[in-house]
Amino acid sequence: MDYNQKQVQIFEVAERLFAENGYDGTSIRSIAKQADINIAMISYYFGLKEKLLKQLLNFKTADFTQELEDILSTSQDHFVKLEQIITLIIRRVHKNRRVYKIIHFEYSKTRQQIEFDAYLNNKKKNYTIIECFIKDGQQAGVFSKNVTIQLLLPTVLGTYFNLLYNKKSYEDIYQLDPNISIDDFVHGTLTKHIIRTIKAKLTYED
Amino acid sequence: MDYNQKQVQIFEVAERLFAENGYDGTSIRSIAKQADINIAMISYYFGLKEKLLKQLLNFKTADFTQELEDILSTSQDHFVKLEQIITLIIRRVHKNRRVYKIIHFEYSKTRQQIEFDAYLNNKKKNYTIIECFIKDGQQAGVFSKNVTIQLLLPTVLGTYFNLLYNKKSYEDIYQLDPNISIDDFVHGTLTKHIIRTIKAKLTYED
DNA sequence: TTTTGAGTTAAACAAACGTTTAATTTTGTG
DNA sequence: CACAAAATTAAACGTTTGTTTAACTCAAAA
Repeated sequence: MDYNQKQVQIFEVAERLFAENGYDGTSIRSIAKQADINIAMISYYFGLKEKLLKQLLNFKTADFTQELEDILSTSQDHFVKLEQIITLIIRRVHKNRRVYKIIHFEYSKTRQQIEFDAYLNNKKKNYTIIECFIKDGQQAGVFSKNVTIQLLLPTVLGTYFNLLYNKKSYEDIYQLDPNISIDDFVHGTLTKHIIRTIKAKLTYED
Repeated sequence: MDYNQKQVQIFEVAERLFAENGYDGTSIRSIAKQADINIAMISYYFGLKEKLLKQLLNFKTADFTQELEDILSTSQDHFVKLEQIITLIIRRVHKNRRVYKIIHFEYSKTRQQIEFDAYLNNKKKNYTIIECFIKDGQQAGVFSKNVTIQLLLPTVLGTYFNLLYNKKSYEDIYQLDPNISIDDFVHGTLTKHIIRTIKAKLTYED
């Protein structure tokens, strides 16, 4: 699907506002105003509001299966690959954090208005690849077998998103250095913490 | 603050609907309808919609500092205490998961409408207590010192909430047994996973 | 019995919402 | 240039929103 400059402009503003104020908390009018276009243009291009969101999500969540397979196809050992995979995952969710925030909140609603099929299919594919990698490491004897594999990714992603969603309060509670940018913190301290946590978990024997 | 039966009834319905559809996605009318009262009664009791939410949060997030200190005051070793603390935290967030979902969503908005002072103060107090406990364990030589303490709670809470918010997709991807109730899964498999993860992390040395 | 005040109601309010209309301007093509 | 299609606009549409009004009920107190 190709989008013209104006449509991309609408996507950018919509992404920011949906992430900042929620889907229901964002009006078509406010998107139009900030994108500096007429209200009717949004309906003209995307139809219903929910179709705008659906197309936005598909536009932004491009496939990252390839990057994953690139790492796995190398001849490095399991721990190096593990580090690279975790680094890749965090880099990706951080880059697209606003889109993921929208997804988290809309997807967790009981009465869903939005279609998530394309996103879910990609997710499933990637999760299966990672599951195979862990099992391979277990059979090779480098990863502990006493692990609930299905809960490793929730730990990786959960740590990142919990920190993101509570950033302001953690900054206050722990008096994190405000001179360190969020990007540096995520790709430095946080990524290291998560890598060490998963490594520890995968080598831990009671 | 004391609330009569009708006010509590409004709280119960509001909590469910806010968690299910978001604050903006829930109308005063839908709350009134499901609580089987007249619309005007909500304004009569709580004033503005945001005041209803504020009072709901204060009503539901009672202090759990005492429970935390009860555990720490025992004479058990650090690892037993650690297990008990994590179990307590998960039990608590799971019991109040709907309230926490509302908080996560509303608190992460850039333009906040709601006051979170009471909630944040409690949080800060509890986090400080836990931080002291970990440092105590490090000085006693039982916990590794190569740990970013501030990121341990995001890992615990993040794992739980990431799983909760993506429950449906994880059920699909990993084909979790649908006969096991969410409560049993959380207090069994998930709690064990998180305890093992944090224990591993706190004893891991490169 | 009268009075008082809290509880409760249907109705109304203006504002904001998503969406559509119909007219106009711009653009590209023969 | 002429013409058709696409882009753009202001205005209006009918709903739904949060909130308020004013009238009413009813139990308890005087």
